[in-house]
Amino acid sequence: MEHKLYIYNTLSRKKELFVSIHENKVGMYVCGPTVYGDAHLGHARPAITFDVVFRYLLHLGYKVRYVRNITDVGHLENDADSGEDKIAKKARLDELEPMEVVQYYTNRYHKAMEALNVLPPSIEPHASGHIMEQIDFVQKILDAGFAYESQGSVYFDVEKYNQSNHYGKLSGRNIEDMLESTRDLEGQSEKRRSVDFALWKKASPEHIMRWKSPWSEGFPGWHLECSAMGTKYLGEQFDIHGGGMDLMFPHHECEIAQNKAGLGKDSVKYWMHNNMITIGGQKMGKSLGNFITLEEFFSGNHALLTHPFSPMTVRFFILQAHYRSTVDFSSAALEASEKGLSRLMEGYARLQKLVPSSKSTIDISDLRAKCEKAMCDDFNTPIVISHLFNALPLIATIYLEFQMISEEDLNELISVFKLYLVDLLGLRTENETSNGLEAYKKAIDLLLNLRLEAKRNKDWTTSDKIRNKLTALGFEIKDTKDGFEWKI
RNA sequence: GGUACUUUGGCCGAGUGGCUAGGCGCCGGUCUGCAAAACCGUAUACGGCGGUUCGAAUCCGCCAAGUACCUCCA
Repeated sequence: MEHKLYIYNTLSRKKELFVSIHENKVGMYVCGPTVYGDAHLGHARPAITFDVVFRYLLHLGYKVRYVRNITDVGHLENDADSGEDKIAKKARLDELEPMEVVQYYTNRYHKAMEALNVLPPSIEPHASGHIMEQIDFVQKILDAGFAYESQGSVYFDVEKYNQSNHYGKLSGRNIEDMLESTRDLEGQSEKRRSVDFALWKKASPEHIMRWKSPWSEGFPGWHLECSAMGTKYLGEQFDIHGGGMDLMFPHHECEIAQNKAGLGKDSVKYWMHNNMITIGGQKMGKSLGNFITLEEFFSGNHALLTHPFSPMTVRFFILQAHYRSTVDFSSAALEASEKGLSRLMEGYARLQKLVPSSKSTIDISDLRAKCEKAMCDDFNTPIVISHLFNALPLIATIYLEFQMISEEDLNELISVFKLYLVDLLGLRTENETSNGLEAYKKAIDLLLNLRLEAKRNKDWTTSDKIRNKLTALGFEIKDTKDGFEWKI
């Protein structure tokens, strides 16, 4: 592969040249959502971040197998090894079968992702559909001597693992300190050490989601699904594992330990973590209750939002920051993105209508290379966007006929915009979803204002004609004291 | 308390030793019957204190503030 793509690897905390394990092929695993609630802005970040990674790797010519899981079992409240399963809790509260909850929110997740123009992954496996694989994985770890059974549950023996490996190497933790500080608290737990984590949990009598295993009727530990499904679909070693920074510890740390213990080798070559979206400087998260769902953004139905924001605005907003930086949400910031995106899209539309001349009086030769350089520098989408913005004045001056562009240069410029703006950043040109609706509303307002004008001139023929025609089309027109109202 | 990260102009947000990031907003201008849009242009910055260097927003140290994860507590 001829490219100089550098990816920041959380393991080394450095940008590393990307070299795939298998020539021309890339395996990528990204942690997907736990489907017990509507997707919020925080869920959009990894989806969009790794969508761009996916798109760029495809563009470079790789055959990419992109696996993004659906967590529908085993993720406990408070991410601890005790407490009620999140899905089961939601099911109990809503009086639904757990799988109804899963299906409902999975459908809604897919709908939101489609609106954001996030490409579907190659495989989207469910944890509940891979119980056998997870049981096998537990057995492997037990056979290797890195786990122990306790009252029907199976726990990973972190202390033993750490004697020959470094538990904590991803998140930079020193497990000896943790062992020291937690040793006193043992006693009531089935676990030998509080740092140990569950591979398999015996189900309590009221627990609905349960499967048979050699140890008990129960369910798999949360961290296990990624080890089992990643291995199943991408092999024992694969290129990229992605997810949010909040999953680094314990989730990904545990996954590394499980794979090393069960398979005898490290599975992942490049670990990538996107940063959080903040609101008022604080992480936007389910547990904090400060989240805004994607649907609320699209509908504008939230106290912090001044109006609806199109999915493309949300996507653009996220891409205007580098994925490893936090992004602070505010309605003002989103409005700024909305306007910026609109200008960019208008520029692209205008570009496609330019008339070429015999020669160019401008130089666009380095734009493609600049964009490519930015993408290769750990997917620096804000820089790509700034380069595209820099091309807008050129387009404007050609449009206003102050400058000329040759057919060759015009085709190149269109090609670069198409590639980066549409294909790689994934910004759709036609915003018929909510922008179209907005334009349509404005068109009706326009008509009614014409009618208002006619009324003021006592031109009743025109006034009545507009009202009657619109009424015939299904609109309800109401005159008010000094204006109008309408609805369908 | 531990680990990691962050601190850039009115707001958002790149950059990593000397060369304009970019967006939104502001202000000025072109255009227009007026306005909007569009276009052109100007201004504003690198948390604090030291150090390294010819030169630091960029490297090093200390301090301050903040965030995340963990731990502790409840």
